[in-house]
Amino acid sequence: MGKVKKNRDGNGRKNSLGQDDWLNAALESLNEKGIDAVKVLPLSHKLGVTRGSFYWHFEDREDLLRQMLEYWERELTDEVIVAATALDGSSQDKLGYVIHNVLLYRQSRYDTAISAWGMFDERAALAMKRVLRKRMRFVSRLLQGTGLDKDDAALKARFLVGFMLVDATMMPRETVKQTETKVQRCLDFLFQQPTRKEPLPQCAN
Amino acid sequence: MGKVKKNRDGNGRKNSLGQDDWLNAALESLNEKGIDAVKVLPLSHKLGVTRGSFYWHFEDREDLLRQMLEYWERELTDEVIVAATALDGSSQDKLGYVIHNVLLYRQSRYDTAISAWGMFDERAALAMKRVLRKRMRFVSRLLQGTGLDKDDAALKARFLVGFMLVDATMMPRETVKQTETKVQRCLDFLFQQPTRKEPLPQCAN
DNA sequence: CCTCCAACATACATAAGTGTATGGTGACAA
DNA sequence: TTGTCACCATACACTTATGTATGTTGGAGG
Repeated sequence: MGKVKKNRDGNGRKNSLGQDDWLNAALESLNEKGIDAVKVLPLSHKLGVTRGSFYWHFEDREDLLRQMLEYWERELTDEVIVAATALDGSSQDKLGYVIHNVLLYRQSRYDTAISAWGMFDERAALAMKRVLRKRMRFVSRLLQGTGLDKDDAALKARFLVGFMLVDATMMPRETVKQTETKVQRCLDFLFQQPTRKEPLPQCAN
Repeated sequence: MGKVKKNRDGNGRKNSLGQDDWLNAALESLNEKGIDAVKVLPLSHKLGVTRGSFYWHFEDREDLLRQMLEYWERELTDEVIVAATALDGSSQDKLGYVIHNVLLYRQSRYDTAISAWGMFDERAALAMKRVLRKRMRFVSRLLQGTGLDKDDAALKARFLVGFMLVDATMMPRETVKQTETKVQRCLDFLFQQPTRKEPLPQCAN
């Protein structure tokens, strides 16, 4: 909404914008009004600067759209996977780390908007397809690492990936404690441990 | 794609366009490139006329968008319901008529695009919600008319409405014969009759 | 045959967005 | 202190869109 936190990568003028600030603002705008509302002029207004700043950081609007998809894929999928992989712990620990992070930090909050973007844009559709494949492969392998056979792991991975895709956008905001509970319930379900008595939080319909 | 079939409601110059021609072209454009690609100038090019024609039939672009939703709701949901209701026959006959028409004439072909439109437009979202409620109520009542209890009818109505929503947009093109077979399979499933041996046509994935 | 008018064309004004060229400025390094 | 350069503003040219006002035409009806 308001002005963004202005930071700097290393040297240079303080209180200035970087590429990431533009990309974050663009993704927020994508979430609010769809990809066709991601224009240079409105974005610059949102960031409190003129278009001159934009064309310093990006070639053109197409460059922005490309980098939005790359940024989304890199920061919200690849980074999570490499961080979880680097973790020293069991497959179950790694899986818990992933679920915890994705739910708590809402790392799937742009997924449905990008999916909608992909309905009429081939690049977005391909990025979405590739990201889903990455997530599926990773989760499925972790589940296999806990002893599940290939088919069972694939099925539960599909459930988990699908569940977390819609979670951040469709579900109402929760407290951190509610999220923690949900994480535990996900793990319980995946590993067939007894479920809690309270029902899962319902979607506000 | 090409020029549209130009017709006339009653009196006047032949080979001229009516509101429906504009609305159909707009819905086609919506299906191909999304709602933000439904602009007056491209549409007039598509129809082979100038914008002067558009502003004869519509107040402005907002008027077009409103009428697109009204036209879609009226022609592709209300009309089917009143036609099936007027049919003299059993509830099962009426249901068969509905399924046959929707599948054969692809009367759900704009549904997903309008649903995507509704992601960032309140009016489209409300129209979609209202249409789905109409379809659910109608199908559910027909199913209750065949002897199913309320809960079972509601569940199977939900299945049927959901199935036919994605059918025209997600499934590959079929021959008329394939569609007829699918209609019969739908009816078989709903009324617990024995299913055929051949599997249902798979989604081209 | 002539007239009316729905349907369309044409012309103009305006707004919003894109891309480029160029000038300004503040923080940091030398 | 003085450049330097990343970052941003400003100005211009261009494109595409909307909306309005007004001119043009072909066909049905008197």
